[in-house]
Amino acid sequence: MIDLRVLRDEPDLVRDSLAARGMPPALADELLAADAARRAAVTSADRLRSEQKTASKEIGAASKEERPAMLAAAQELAAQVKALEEEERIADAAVRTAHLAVPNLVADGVPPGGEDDSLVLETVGELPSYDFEPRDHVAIGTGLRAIDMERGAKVSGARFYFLTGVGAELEFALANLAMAQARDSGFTPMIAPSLVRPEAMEGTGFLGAHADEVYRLAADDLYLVGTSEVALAAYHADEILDLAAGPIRYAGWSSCFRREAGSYGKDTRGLVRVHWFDKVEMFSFCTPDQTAAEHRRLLGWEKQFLAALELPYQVVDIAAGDLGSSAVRKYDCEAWFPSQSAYRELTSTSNCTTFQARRLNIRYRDEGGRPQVAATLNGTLCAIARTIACLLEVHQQADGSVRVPPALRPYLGGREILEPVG
RNA sequence: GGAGGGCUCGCAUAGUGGCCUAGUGCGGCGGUCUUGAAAACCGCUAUGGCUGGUGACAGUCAUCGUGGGUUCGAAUCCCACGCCCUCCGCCA
Repeated sequence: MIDLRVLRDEPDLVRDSLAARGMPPALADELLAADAARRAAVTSADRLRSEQKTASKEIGAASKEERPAMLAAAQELAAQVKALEEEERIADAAVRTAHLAVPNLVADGVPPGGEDDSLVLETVGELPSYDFEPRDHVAIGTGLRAIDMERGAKVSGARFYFLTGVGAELEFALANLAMAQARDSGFTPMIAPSLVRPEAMEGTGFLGAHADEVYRLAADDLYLVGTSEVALAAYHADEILDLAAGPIRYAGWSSCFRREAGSYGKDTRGLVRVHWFDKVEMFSFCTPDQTAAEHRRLLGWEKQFLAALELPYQVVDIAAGDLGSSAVRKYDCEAWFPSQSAYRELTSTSNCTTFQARRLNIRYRDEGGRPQVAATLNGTLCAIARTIACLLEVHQQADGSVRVPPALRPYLGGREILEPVG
């Protein structure tokens, strides 16, 4: 949720931001009107409630003879209060609806427009060249007996897989490498729940425009998270954090579930787009003035991890129209997939400023000791399935074996090469 | 799944319809005293909304797990839900 004070003081900021995302600026005016209506409703209800309190107290102090007449008047007052409170409720609900419809304010410098307007900031690493026809990760992984897509489909359906043998080992190796890097960078390692209550899902903004991406367990009113960002953000809900010593950083491992509604026919093969995968996610709580610097740090840690895996990639400044509703800015790291001759998203880091924290009621104390809304940021350290896919493709060799980058070897029993099986 | 107990201010507790503007203790902050400190004593001690003010602030409303209800009036009575604890059963 955006700060309503900003909207009241500088509505053009909000209108411009909506326009940059390709959304109707009128959403700002609808919220503005709902806000004004709510404030009017609150003021009149407060005034009458105050009157009622006074009247009630007088009844308490009155003698038996005085009471009947006073009660009649008080009953009338109570009915009026009830009516005004109903108006207040309706006005509250209207603000809430309008509030949820307005995404976070796009940061200065974010390219306006849609997907095609995203800007490549830099390209890192040399594209590999092969003196053979590079295979895709499904072919390589099948040869290594590392990936079993067929049985994944048999057991769970399309977009499911088994990691077997060295594939399963790769999952743990990547998770351990990611967690080790995160720990060395000052993150607290976390294992986070994959099932969360509606407030957590809503608070992080995942029940908005993309609600149909989310698995819901109706019998229990719980949601399967699409990223541990949800649980990590909600971890400190309703708390006042001590941010005096700098940002609080967590690296969370969890399974992630995505319905991939509307992506029929897209990336149907392999591990690139699946309904379930495991992920190590970075998450930061900090003060709002620190977010731009923290965002660059998160990007830096993502780049460090990709460098350790020796994967060529490009960094993309995502255009306004392609940002999630919570983000003011998003950088994606897209790694090279030789089988597709294309860069594909491997990691993504978003600066959500106070948008999620306001909703989740996460605050800190400023120098004056006053509570202020905190800021949140998140970034992928390793989306494991897709990273395995990329790793196998980039480091494949002519005989179907795969070279293990040195950083990963300690986590794979020292192996330098993964060999095809029989 | 079954049975019971609980949820009150940072922590601990009191509070079974109006004197609750939620008391007391602890902790914390400030002060008096003291060469300094401790002790003692005095004062303060939450969060959010709204209104007013340039402002430190003032007024007002809300908040006793959450949401409804009864009542002129609810921490207190009723209903539903959430969470925690204990025991039984089942279980990785």
